[in-house]
Amino acid sequence: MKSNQSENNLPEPTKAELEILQILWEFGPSTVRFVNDKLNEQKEVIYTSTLKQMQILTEKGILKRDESQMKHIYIPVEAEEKTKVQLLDRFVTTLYKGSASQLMMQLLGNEKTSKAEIEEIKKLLNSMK
Amino acid sequence: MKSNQSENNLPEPTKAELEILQILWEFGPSTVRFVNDKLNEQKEVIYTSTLKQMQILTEKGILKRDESQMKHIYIPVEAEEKTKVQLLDRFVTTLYKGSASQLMMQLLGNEKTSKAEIEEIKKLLNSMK
DNA sequence: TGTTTCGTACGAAAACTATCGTACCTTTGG
DNA sequence: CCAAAGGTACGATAGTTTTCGTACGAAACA
Repeated sequence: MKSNQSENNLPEPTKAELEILQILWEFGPSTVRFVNDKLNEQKEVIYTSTLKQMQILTEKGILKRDESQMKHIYIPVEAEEKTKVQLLDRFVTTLYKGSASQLMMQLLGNEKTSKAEIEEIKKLLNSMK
Repeated sequence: MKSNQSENNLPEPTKAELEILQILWEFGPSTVRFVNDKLNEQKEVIYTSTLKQMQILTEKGILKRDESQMKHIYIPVEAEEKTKVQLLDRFVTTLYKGSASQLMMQLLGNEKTSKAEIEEIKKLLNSMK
């Protein structure tokens, strides 16, 4: 078996799992069919593959589901924010030794971060003080 | 759109690969022996496992090596900054649809980001305008 | 009612990642 | 010269993640 994180931390979702989570976050609780259709807008996936993934996510405790209907409805256990914060935290720790400001610097230096984004960030910060 | 990184993008390093990369970033070009010793300060790893990983990293084009000596010297192909920027970019794209300011908000809201860090970030931003 | 359609369950193959043992070569020192 | 120490190469195994085929039940409908 595996190191099941006892306290608060759910196991890190894998890449494929994240794709599914994002759809559920965006559109709310959904059926496998719906999620699979959305996935197929990006790339071809076979229905039962998606189904299996969502079943695994449920086993892992990342999703729960309403089985009261034939078409099960899947729901993320944790809110989008919480999960993202966890992932972000792990990311900062791993790549930046926990230094958020270091990460920031890269974000600001990154050409892909637009002027508008930078303005947005400044506003944000000023509103905080 | 399945951006297979034919141009500039190297394949995403795996977790174990990242650990090795970080040692090379920190200490500069190194032998397998050196990297393995560093790794073993954190956890037990057998020499040939590290060797294999570094060989794989080389195959993938993430590392290159100087074979002119018996003890090969491994060197990251891309600079630390560049690789991190790539990873960060991917992270922002995947989780925040490319919105750096959204990521920022979470960073600032995260209790693990200390007051000092936040001050640091503010200074940074002000010095930019 | 029977057949087609749409759903879930589940095992197993396929693909990737990580670990390790063994073979074999080179250098070093007695 | 020989053995020990320390290198690389590489195949095999283990572990995980992802994909997919098949079985089978429920609903829809001709």
